[in-house]
Amino acid sequence: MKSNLDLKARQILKSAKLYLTAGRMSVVQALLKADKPLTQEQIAGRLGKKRFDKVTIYRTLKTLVKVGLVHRAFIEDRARHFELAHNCSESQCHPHFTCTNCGRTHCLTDMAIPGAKKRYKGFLIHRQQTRFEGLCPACA
Amino acid sequence: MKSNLDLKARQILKSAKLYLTAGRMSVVQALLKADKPLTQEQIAGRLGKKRFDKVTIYRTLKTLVKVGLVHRAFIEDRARHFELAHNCSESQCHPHFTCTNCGRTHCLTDMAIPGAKKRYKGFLIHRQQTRFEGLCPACA
DNA sequence: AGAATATTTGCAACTTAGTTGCAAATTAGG
DNA sequence: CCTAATTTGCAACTAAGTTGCAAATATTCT
Repeated sequence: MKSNLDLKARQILKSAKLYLTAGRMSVVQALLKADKPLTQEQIAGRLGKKRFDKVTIYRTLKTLVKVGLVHRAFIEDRARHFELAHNCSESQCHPHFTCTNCGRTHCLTDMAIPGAKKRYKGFLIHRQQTRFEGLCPACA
Repeated sequence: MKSNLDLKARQILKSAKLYLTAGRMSVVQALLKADKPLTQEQIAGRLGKKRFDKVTIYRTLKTLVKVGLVHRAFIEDRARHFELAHNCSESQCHPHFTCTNCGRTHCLTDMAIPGAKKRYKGFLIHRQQTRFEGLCPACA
């Protein structure tokens, strides 16, 4: 019995013509379930009894970023954070909010941000990312 | 004969009531001269014959960030990048542009970004940062 | 200016995130 | 089920940043 999650992960990997491996399936499923960007370590911690080497997870993330299925989120933290690109438009990622009190980060998936011009003083703008700081509902 | 740069750095440190040390003066001067965010290593490389331990530079940057004189820029790169806050408003930093071809980052200091609402679904937004990706004038 | 106090500095050792090379294991495709 | 292409795990490594502590320097007070 294949879960819905399993099917989605399968589709995602196949859509990019990537080898379908247990490791990749698990990483994609962890990202599908997450409601915020995750680090390698957080992903590893959400793999249940399945265990994959951190190198495998890092390499999987790198591959997924290369084919555009995953984005890096910009977060004031030492480690890199990753999330599926399915909530982003071509030209703009949804904004992230980091609470200056509790440190938690949230995705503001449905907040509309006015897109910048495509050209500015000779710069050709392809993608745009926004980050907010302030107090989250729990800390405000 | 004190240079203009020297006076500015002195003012900046005094404005935050920080101990005026040779190391801090040098770091602030390097940032004043820079036209883009710098890493610890880049700052160290711009100190001329003066040499300070990397720990000192890191600690200086941390102190300056804490008092709000310096901001961290969000750049797709392993190392942290810092810049003086003097081109930012209270609620918004100027945007940064990273070229996907040559990798260089530029400050778009005078580009106006519409500020987001101060409140959104219970989130209290204090500061906002924007990052662009695309092709710089040299690579476009 | 000189003494007392508070703060910063440099060093060495350490931590944490992420990467590399390579042989063994797994996947895709006929 | 055989072959070629790709991925995996391991161990060792790099790079960025941090910590503790004694010595050095900055500020303040008289």
